[in-house]
Amino acid sequence: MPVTLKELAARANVHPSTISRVANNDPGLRIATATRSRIEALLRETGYQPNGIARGLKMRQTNVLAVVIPDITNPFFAALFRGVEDAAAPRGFNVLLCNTDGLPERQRSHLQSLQARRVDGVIIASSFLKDPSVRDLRRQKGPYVLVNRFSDEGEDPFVGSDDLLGGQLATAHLIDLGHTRVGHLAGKSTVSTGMLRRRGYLAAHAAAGFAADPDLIVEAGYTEESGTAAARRLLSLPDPPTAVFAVTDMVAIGAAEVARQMGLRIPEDLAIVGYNDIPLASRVSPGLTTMHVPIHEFGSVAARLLLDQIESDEPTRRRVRFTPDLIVRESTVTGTAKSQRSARPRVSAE
Amino acid sequence: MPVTLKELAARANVHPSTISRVANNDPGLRIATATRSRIEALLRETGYQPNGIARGLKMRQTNVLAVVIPDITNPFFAALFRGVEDAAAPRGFNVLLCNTDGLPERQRSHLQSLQARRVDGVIIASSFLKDPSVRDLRRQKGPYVLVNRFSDEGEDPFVGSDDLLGGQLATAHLIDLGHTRVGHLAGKSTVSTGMLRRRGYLAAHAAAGFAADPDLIVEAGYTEESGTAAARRLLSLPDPPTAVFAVTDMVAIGAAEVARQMGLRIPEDLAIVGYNDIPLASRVSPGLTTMHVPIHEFGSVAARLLLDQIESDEPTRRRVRFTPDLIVRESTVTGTAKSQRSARPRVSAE
DNA sequence: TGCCGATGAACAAACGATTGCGCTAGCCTA
DNA sequence: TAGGCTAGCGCAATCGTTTGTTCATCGGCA
Repeated sequence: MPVTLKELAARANVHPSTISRVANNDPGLRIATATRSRIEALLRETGYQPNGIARGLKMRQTNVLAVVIPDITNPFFAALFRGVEDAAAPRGFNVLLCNTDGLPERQRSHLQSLQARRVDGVIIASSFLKDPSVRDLRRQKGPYVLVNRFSDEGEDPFVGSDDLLGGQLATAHLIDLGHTRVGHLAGKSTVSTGMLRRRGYLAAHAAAGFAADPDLIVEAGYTEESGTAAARRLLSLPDPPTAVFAVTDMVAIGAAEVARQMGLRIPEDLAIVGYNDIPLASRVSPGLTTMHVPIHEFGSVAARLLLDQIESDEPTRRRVRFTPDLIVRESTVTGTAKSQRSARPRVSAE
Repeated sequence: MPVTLKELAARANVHPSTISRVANNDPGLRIATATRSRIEALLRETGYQPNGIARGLKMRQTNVLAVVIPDITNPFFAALFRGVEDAAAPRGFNVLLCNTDGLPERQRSHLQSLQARRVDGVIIASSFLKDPSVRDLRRQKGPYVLVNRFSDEGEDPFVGSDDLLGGQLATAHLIDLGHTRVGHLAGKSTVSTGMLRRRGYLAAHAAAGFAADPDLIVEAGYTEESGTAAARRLLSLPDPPTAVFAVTDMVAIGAAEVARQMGLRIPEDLAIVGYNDIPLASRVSPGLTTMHVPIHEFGSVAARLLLDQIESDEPTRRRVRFTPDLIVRESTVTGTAKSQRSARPRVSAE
């Protein structure tokens, strides 16, 4: 058992409160230099560390953040988490990680447990458009930030990308390349990213002056496996697409795998665009054309938003939306000119 | 602010302790059914959740585990973490994640902060062979488990693979293929995996009846970048190797990248073997031959070891070592026969 | 000498829960 | 009618900190 204030007090022949003030460097503290140095020596000697639990109880602050995501083995969320921790650690916060596997039930139970633990703030990257647990969060008015996906009317503090624009740019790229039958491996319509990127896909068609074939939109979810399944359906169509925009890189990679199995050449027989620009995107072969978003920053900005709320003790409604950039690789054009990524990321905040 | 026992007690006209007993379903509790149902109604109505901080203070248990790793964006550690959480969550534990980036200093400060927080147990996958912070851990005698890497004489509870054997099998595979100049992109000799896999590399040479060329061993660390740097040195040698055993898959992938850049064909000009069989290994092209280890199980077994210590309140010295299996893919042989992975993982425990 | 203002440190009340023990009625029995 | 048993709760200590307040002592000054 680590040493307590009371024990130290006994050894130094002073009251525990005195030790506490010395340890915390209480500014308005008047104390005899002899006593002070005696206590300081004792502190050093024992390596005293205040009991965080007791302190948390008294101070009503745990210095713990929580990150709720679908699955940390997805590189997107791993990078996101690093962003959070890199911003939180210097400010003295530790971070709890909760995986939901996309199950609302697990999200609910995690959030409940986090609330019981009295974590100081929660970052959620697994929210749905209509999400009861986000509503609970809103009511409890403990600090929280939504990342990547938003919920409902979008009145929550949020960090993410402009998914509508992103979907549009990705699709427009394919149309610009001459493709007239562009498929979409869509996200779930119950998730903001799925809904918006799909809407962007449609908008790009409208802008190009022709309608998208509804048969070419297949809901794929967000895992690689769901990507392969959906791609199989899409590519088995009587009149299959010559290009496809996938809602995420993982889905795109799954689709590429299926295309390969079906003997399709990429990009000659099938061009593919993903979304997020995860590290893996540049490493697969052929390199994956995708929409770049600053994943690590998603996390660090969200953490800062959260920490500012905690420190100022007033809720925020800030919404930060990054503008995604098209990165062209070999999955859409052969012998790629290097990426077209613009020099500096653009941000819009409200 | 969430509701407290005292408030509920006031509303139900009973003492807080009575509420507590009802909420906790105290077995030996004698209570009038009228009172009980009145309280239970109140509990449901308010959705009372005991304050975890206060409870933690009283019970001397936080129900929090911590995982300390170099970097969660490395797929190996992401899978490991999932193993931990999947085992911990059902038993009511949340998990803190701490990234050290391989810096002893950050590891120290993380462990210190975890100790102050009074987490119930720590899982470390970032330990060094001589590691002061592991020694601190040993002294404090709070429950902990080392994963993947062990430390010192290896007297700590541990879960990992038989790295000596793994290094030997990986290297023997290359020698069996006829390679006589086999390089090694080694881990740090300050880390158990680095030391043992290197020793296995040497043992395989000895078993084959010839000595390894010391020039062909280059220390590479554990990241992809360090892998590319080391591979560049190794492949620029006057008399470069025709095959290489890399200490991890990430390093192997870095090496493959370099080989490609240098115009070497894999496996014809350079055969490569990695270690760990991360998901990425089967997705890169050519597929990476590697030593399979049950990463997810590393995490879940470690968590179980930890939780058992916590619940039984007595330290363990158990050491679980899994036997690695060679998975042959295209990075060592062309037109690969499917993987040679044995049906069931083998384990040795002490 | 007597009073006042610093100075240095102790006191005690929280924070919110858990738990061994004690206390009060009511009923039964002798 | 007194004594005892038991059901049904309340009491209070405790976990380890933090922090506003009080208290004692001492020197200085009139």
